[in-house]
Amino acid sequence: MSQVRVRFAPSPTGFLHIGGVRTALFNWLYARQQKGVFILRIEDTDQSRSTDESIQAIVEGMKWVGLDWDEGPFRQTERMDLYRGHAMKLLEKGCAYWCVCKSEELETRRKEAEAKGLSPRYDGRCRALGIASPTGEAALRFKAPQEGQTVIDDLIKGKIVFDNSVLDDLIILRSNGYPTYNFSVVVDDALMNITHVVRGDDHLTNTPRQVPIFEALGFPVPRFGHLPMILGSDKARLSKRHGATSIMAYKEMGYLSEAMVNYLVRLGWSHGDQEIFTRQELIEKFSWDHVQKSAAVFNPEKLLWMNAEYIKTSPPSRIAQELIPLLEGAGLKDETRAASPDWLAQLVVLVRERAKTLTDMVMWVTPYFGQTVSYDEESVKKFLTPTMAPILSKLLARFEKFPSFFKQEWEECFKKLVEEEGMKMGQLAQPVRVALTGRAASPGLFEVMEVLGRERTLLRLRKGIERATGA
RNA sequence: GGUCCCAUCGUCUAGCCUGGCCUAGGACGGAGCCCUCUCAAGGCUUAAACACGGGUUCGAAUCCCGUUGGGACCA
Repeated sequence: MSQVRVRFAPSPTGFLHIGGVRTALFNWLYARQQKGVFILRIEDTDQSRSTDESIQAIVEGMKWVGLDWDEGPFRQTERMDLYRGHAMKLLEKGCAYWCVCKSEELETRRKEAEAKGLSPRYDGRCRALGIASPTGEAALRFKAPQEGQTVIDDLIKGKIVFDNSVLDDLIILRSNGYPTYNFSVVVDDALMNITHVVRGDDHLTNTPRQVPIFEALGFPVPRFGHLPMILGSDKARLSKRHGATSIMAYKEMGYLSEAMVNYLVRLGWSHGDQEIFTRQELIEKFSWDHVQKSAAVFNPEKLLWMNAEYIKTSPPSRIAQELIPLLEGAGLKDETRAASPDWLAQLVVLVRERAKTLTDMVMWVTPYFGQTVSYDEESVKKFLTPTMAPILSKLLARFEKFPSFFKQEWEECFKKLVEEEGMKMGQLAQPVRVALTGRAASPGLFEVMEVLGRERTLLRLRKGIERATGA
């Protein structure tokens, strides 16, 4: 068996969306598993809608999710001569013919056919004419087979049979000299020696139109695989109104690319009951026969869960690295730069169980920067009350006697005071929590003190007492 | 309209090819309980599905036929 060559061929008409990433991902996984080649090809023949910014966005998105390509990016607009050359070859071989039908004529004939209950395809008027060299406007049409069947053994859907009698003589070169989509794809896939064409199943009915072109051109026909679509919660095709569809929007919302990849690959593919996969496992375990045949609904809640899983289990130093730019962007530039990598990692461990995204984490982590905190007024009102001031002072006095912070020691000291005062743990813990973090919800109190260190813990306790007494 | 594709809990899915191990398993989300200094995390428990109808068979989620319902493409 020759080397596997697959491709991802997006149109640069906007950002890289989630569905595109998943298609690319399946191709990439297969290429890596088979030690094959993954090619990036930009289908920009529709010049009215294609932009360079979109190409940049595609490249940026692919890089973020770590889908590296071995060849390309190729641009179809740079390959126009190839399409024209091969179109002429088909003409010479007698597999194509010039068509001088005007588009208005075609439209009226199509409507007539429809009215008679016939299929609205091209009636083949110019096929018999055999125009050698047309004067004026002419499009080149492919002589599609009119009898027999085209059979596709799809990697995902299995055997699919199409009657050739339904095939149109489709235009391969427009009168303006530009190739049509179906033609340029075939020429590229053939010339790039693509062995497996894997794309969205919205292309399924294009396939029997393309196969005869491969054959007419004298190229081997690749294997095909058609991936089911991704749907929104209302079962309609995923679009903007279902929320973010751009892959980079998820980066901005604080998602980890590994979580994104893991979620997307599980959307339509499975390996038993396993949910979490390392990239290496994905490469090893991926297989076409476990790709689902039916469309899948994109579930943001499960994605969120998966992101939280990755936040909890990734090395803290790695999460800290991801967090740094976000912290700097959140107005903590100087503080972040002053912090040591170890302390940052310690912070990540402190809050990672409660952050589902990196943006979440920024919020959780903010109170531990700087000497003092800003208080949440609700919480102050509820817990930092004047009646609490004396006992907080007592606690402060005892803590001050310790020359340095030892978690176990301080915790024992704290609990002893609670007991002496006949209080419940929570009665003292909450006011202290607000003093230290400014909020009523935080990680464990003594873990917080550990991250803060002796000096800042004492300082914040003092400030808290001042607030409680109303100073 | 024509052609093609698809159909297991609300969602992602296992099981289907190679019928019995399925009183249908896992995950997300939901509900409840436990743990607990708050918020989480975690643990345990729980509700929830084989689209429908016919066959084939001792036996069907699994094989066959049909119906219904979704979707894609062609315009």
